[in-house]
Amino acid sequence: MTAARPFADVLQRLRSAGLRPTRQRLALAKLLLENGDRHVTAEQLHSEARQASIPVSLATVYNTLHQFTDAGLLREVVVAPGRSYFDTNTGDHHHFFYEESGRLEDIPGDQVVVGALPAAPSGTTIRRVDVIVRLGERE
Amino acid sequence: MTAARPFADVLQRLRSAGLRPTRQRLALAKLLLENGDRHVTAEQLHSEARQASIPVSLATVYNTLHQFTDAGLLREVVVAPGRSYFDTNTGDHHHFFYEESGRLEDIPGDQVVVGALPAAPSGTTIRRVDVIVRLGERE
DNA sequence: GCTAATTTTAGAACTCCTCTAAAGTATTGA
DNA sequence: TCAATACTTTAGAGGAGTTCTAAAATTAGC
Ligand SMILES: [Mn+2]
Ligand SMILES: [Mn+2]
Ligand SMILES: [Zn+2]
Ligand SMILES: [Zn+2]
Repeated sequence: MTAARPFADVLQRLRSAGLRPTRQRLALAKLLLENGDRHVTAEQLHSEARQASIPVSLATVYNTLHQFTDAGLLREVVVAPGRSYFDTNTGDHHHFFYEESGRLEDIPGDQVVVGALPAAPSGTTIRRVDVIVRLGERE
Repeated sequence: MTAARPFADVLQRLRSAGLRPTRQRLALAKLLLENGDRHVTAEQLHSEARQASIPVSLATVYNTLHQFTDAGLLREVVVAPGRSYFDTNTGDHHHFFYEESGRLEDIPGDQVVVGALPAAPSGTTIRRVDVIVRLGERE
């Protein structure tokens, strides 16, 4: 279940999102999408790419993360002021946030159940429900 | 149940938080705590204070909001990158976030029920569970 | 009041992120 | 195959929101 998707698939996913498969987008897509579920910041991905000798600017990392998010390949999770993660798990799930370390992690399976949801106020629809369970060190 | 708390109470609440009741803190506390449930940004509170002829710098507004939060008089809610609200409702409740307007609103009563919560990972405790229901315009 | 501790402040600085416009790359279709 | 065209990348400037600095002002305790 951790099977890496083949290269051809990443290429296909970019194409069907209407994104040209450039050197930078392909490389970033492979880092993101062929390594299981990940929660990365733009800075993290940027330095990871540089370490892998992928020449890419920070602006392109931001552009790419937003394009992938708009295309539904990623989802953005905001946990604290100035701390935005991009999540490769686009399924319906929720998060643990470790306040000390800043780490964000999926809550496995159906361990969170939102039992009742309010009706959307008139004229609106519910786009998404985010549940963040904030953790501290046990006192 | 919208009864404004008397001035003496605000003063008392600052004292018991170990905060000197300065001109600025008293005035900000009154704006925040004597007007029902509110969700304000630092900038909003700052301009509200200036309009009310309370001389106060933006740095002091930030300091005060954080001190009040640490003292348990407020709670901070982050909804989007660079968008942090301070909430005068410190009870257990959840939020609607209107993505178009940027408005944050309490979900009334018990209209959200988090039915099952996961066990905290070992070595940690759950500090808080935030549920944010993100709304868009009905298509 | 006088003194010591705390608070406020303007403005600089910082972090994260977006914009600009020029150079580079991918795609199209003759 | 190769312009012509459209899109993408980039360095660096710019911006929003927030924090820091250190000097002046206020508050508290005697
Ligand atoms: Mn975004
Ligand atoms: Mn804070
Ligand atoms: Zn996730
Ligand atoms: Zn609230």
